[in-house]
Amino acid sequence: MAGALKKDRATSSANAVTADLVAVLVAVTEGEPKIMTIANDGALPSGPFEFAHRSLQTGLRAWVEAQTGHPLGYVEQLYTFADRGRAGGAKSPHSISISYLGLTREDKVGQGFEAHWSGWYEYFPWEDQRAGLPASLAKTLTSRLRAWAKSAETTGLQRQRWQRAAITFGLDDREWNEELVLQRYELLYEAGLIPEAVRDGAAATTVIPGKPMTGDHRRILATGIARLRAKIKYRPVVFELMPAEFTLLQLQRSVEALAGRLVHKQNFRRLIEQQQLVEETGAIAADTVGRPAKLFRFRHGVLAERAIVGTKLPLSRT
Amino acid sequence: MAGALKKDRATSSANAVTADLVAVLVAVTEGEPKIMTIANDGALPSGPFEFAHRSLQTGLRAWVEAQTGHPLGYVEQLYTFADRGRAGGAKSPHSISISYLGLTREDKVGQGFEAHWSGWYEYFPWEDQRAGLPASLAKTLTSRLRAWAKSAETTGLQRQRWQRAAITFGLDDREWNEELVLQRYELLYEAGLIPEAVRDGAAATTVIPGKPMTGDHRRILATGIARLRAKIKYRPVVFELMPAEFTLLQLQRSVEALAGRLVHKQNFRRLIEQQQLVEETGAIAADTVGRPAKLFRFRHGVLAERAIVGTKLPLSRT
DNA sequence: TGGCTTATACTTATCCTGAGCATAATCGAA
DNA sequence: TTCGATTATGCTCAGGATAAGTATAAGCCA
Repeated sequence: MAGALKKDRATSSANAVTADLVAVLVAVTEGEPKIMTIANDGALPSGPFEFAHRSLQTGLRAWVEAQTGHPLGYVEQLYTFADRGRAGGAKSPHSISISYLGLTREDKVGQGFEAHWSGWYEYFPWEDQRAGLPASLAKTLTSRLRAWAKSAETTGLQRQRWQRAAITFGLDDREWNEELVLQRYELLYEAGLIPEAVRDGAAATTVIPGKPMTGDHRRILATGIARLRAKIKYRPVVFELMPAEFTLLQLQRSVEALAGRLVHKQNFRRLIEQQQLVEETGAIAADTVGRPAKLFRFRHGVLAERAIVGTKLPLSRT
Repeated sequence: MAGALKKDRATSSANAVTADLVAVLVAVTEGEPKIMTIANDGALPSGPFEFAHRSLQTGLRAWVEAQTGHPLGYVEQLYTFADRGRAGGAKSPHSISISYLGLTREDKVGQGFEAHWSGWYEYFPWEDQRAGLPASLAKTLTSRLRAWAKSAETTGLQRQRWQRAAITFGLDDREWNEELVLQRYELLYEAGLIPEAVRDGAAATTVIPGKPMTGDHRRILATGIARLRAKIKYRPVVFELMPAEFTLLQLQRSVEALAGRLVHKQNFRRLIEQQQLVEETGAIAADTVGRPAKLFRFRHGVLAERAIVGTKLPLSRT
């Protein structure tokens, strides 16, 4: 297996790195998305990938189970990135973080552990657009973004910056796009408007609301939220976050919680029903306000029956 | 940063691993998708992540540029997985592979290197459905899959296997889904129908057509193809593979080459034009058969103007 | 000139989506 | 008992997007 691209592996041990497994573990409780945090809510759970682990996912599952007392259900890989050795100098070994998105239910997690569930909008207040943004936050955000754009060297750059801010944050009559979680975080980081940026050397300014995290953890969380918001649109993953039986309104509230936006009730039901994602249990929800709702359960069959598609190509029949 | 999840890092050096960067480098030439290969077309280009690299992407770009003599354009991360130490025993250090998808043009790559461009359908003959499958291949595939299903212990398992095969391969009047590249590869691997499976210990049988690769490289390639096939539907990435000017038919042929399916010509143009992805150059294609076509170029502006969305939620206005 | 090939314009039926109206079922207070 | 508040659920309707095709234009070559 020679080849110009294949460096001599004799040097490999000198290039050894350590690999960390980081988890964005999500649950939705009473219409609020939660994430598992440790270290006084300032970090995502993470542990080293060890020899004993047969695979990366095995490693992740191993310590999450040890942590929560319950087996991990749905898991998917998010992203891998290398720390820019901010701790030590060139001598310190590189560290690689491999992040995962996991979906569970809060009540499935045992007590007596050091981890907590935190609301994810505590870390990203601007991402919750269900009731619109609080006027104060909207005002600060806009003015800070405008100031950042203005502070560019040339008018060309100023326009570019403002256009980028307007697109990602839905300003100037643009649509809000809930999937741009990571782009928004990275813009705020570049603009020096969040604590992590200041920590990493940006000019100190008054930062924007939203709890910071250690290292790149908030960036990883943003990646996880973005992935989840995109995925609920074309895969039936919300059901991983629902109890066995639920009303359509509860389902809707969960989707809204994740997306950070409100959906049209009647059309939402039509969508769910026409895709035959759920079936009635026959039971009726108790202790509710208003007309009692039917209870539904997820039709696990759909996973086997079809490979859910979303074609956007004008395919030809012949 | 204590926490039940955070193992003691004093042991980290004992858990050191090496990280490989693997590239699925794609080009489309004359309506055929190509990938860059080394080692007599049996491997994807790959190189170790080194201390000198500031980031993973930097590392990847570094050696790809060294290889092709041209800067790498569009790059995105694919997936990270850990080798199950198949080479040595428990003593051998874990190796992690971080794979990337890169898009270029064949003519941008310099000569005099050890790498080649190979047609990607040499590795996945069954993925090219543009002209339908060759009858012989279709027949072998179906009969082998049926045999595999039949060989299960119980009738329940047999039915399950056949259902899975039918869904992924579009049998029994099901639709062919071009995005299931990885699922198809993994099914064939499990069924022991490809050389890599036999190499890894499956019972020796006559394998199905399609060139094998070292290690997990064919699996990585499948991941890259799947990702690209999905992405061309909602992001304007095809244009990374096109020359500066092209006719709509050339664009269509490229899309078809990637998707492995034919598209409806008139509707394809309408789709492209209504999204305003291209603009006329004013010039006309030369030396063609039939009526000469207008030349178009990609409107780079769209990247800045909008964040292309694909909502599937019935959002509410209020 | 007629036949072959590709380009491009237009049509038609159908399905999907956004938006809203209308009615049903329950509870609690007047 | 009735009214109001609240949620559930059924249904309509217009507009836009899509699939599939027909028709015409514009080149080349025998």
